[in-house]
Amino acid sequence: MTSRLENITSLRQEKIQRLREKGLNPYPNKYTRTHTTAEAIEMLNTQEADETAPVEISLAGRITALRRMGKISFADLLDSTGKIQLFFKPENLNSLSEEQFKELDIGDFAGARGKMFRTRSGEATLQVSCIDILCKSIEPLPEKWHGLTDIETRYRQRYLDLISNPGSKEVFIARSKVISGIREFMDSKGFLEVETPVLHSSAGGALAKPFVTHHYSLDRQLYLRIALELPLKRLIVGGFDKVYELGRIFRNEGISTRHNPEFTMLESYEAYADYQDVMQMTEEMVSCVVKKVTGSYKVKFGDSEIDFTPPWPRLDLRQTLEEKSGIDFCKYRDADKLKSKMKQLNLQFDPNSNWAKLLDGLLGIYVEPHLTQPAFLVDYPIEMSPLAKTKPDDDTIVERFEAFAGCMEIANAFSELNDPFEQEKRFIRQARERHGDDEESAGIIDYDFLKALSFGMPPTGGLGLGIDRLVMLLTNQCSIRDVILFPQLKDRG
RNA sequence: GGGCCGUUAGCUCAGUUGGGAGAGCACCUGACUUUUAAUCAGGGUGUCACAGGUUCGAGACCUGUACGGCCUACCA
Repeated sequence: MTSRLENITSLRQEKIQRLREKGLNPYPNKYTRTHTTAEAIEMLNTQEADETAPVEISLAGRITALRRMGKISFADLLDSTGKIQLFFKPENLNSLSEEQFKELDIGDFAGARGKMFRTRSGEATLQVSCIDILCKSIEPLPEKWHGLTDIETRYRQRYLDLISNPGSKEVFIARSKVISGIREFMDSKGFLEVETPVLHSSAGGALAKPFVTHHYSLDRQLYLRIALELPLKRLIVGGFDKVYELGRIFRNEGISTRHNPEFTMLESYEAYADYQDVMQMTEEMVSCVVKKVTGSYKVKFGDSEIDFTPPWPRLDLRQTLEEKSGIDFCKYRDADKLKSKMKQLNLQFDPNSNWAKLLDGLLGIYVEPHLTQPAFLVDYPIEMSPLAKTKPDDDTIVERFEAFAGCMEIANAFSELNDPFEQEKRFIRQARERHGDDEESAGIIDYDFLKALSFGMPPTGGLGLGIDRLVMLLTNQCSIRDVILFPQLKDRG
């Protein structure tokens, strides 16, 4: 017994056969179009305003609807600029076109030549004199009214999602605009865009489980980068004063609505700047990009409206945490003290956590959920920040900020540590705290980076900004998978 | 890793108390010269995720498995 799908595809294959028998190629190499659908509609508007005679144009795209009604027919043609209606009248079509129109199906790509006019109901329409099948489709498209809603299929066959859900296309257009907006901003500030290796001999610049790979001819273990940080700072050592990279980074950790194993980061480094300068640049850049992409500083996100108008409040981390939780971390300066306080408050925590992790957990519970509106959390304890420079008047606090919006961390930045001895000490302490967990401590200490620092790196302000989360905020998507074209999914059996 | 939910036609979904596998779109046939979710008439194209079990009888109840979603945990 044949399934419906087999039925449809075999019917369409028969159509292909019939076209070939008539000497028509169902998969031609090229089609010359004169206009996009959007341009054609625009042209009709001016044609009507100026009362000029319609001219022949040609369009190309995918047929998304077919309304055959006796002798005349209508179709919708979709290209990347939008949809346009086609109108077919037998007396207008030559015989070759007629043959092809007979075999035309929803889903096919077609080129249509004709003149623009407006139908009785006022829709801009191409009166077709010549139709060419440009690619015969043999599988039926998803249902036209509800679109494709099966989440798994939307991710696994993103092309179907893009064809049948216009909102999905919008998200990725917005994503592209965010990236070009950031590039424009950074370029205009005199930053140089650079590319650094994805394959690292040691996975540094962040503390995350790396993906491990192997280079055969070098017979060496390599890691996919977990941050852009260390190579970029080497470039600051090398005398580039302002550099940035928009790059993919890889973390071998859990997958969730906010985490994908590969994601895109902007990292920038500016010599002679500190974290205050970076903070100012961050709010300027983000608000500028938001305005450029959405047309406004205010965006809707879930149930709330986020206002990116600068300046954003600077919230002292210690003070904010104390306000929200009643805990002054300076009074619980080691892991045991903090654990007993958390026990007292009936908070759950991993008993193996170090002090920094516990504090990070407290921020997640008490502070982050309140940061719907853009804000900077500033001045982190040194234990949480091994690559940041301490404040001039307090060697337990570093000059670091994280930017939040929509209750998500979107940026992390600091005055970069440039003292090679201090950096080495911090690396060692970090590696020691991680001992016992081989996967994570593997390749933490980047001696080559320490070597670079020992030649001298000027005072530098660095920034890391999560592009995917920013796009989530601007497109009102609550899952990172909806802003990544091909998100990582489990294997299918 | 834990909890909850889901898997029925190409797509979107319904299926009541355990008794004939259904609807809309898509598709096929026919009618129709300004439709636009075209309409009208006819046509059902299926491994009810998989494997067991209970039962005279299972899409439905039970057990297990696979896949997926959400939450949670993990996560610089």
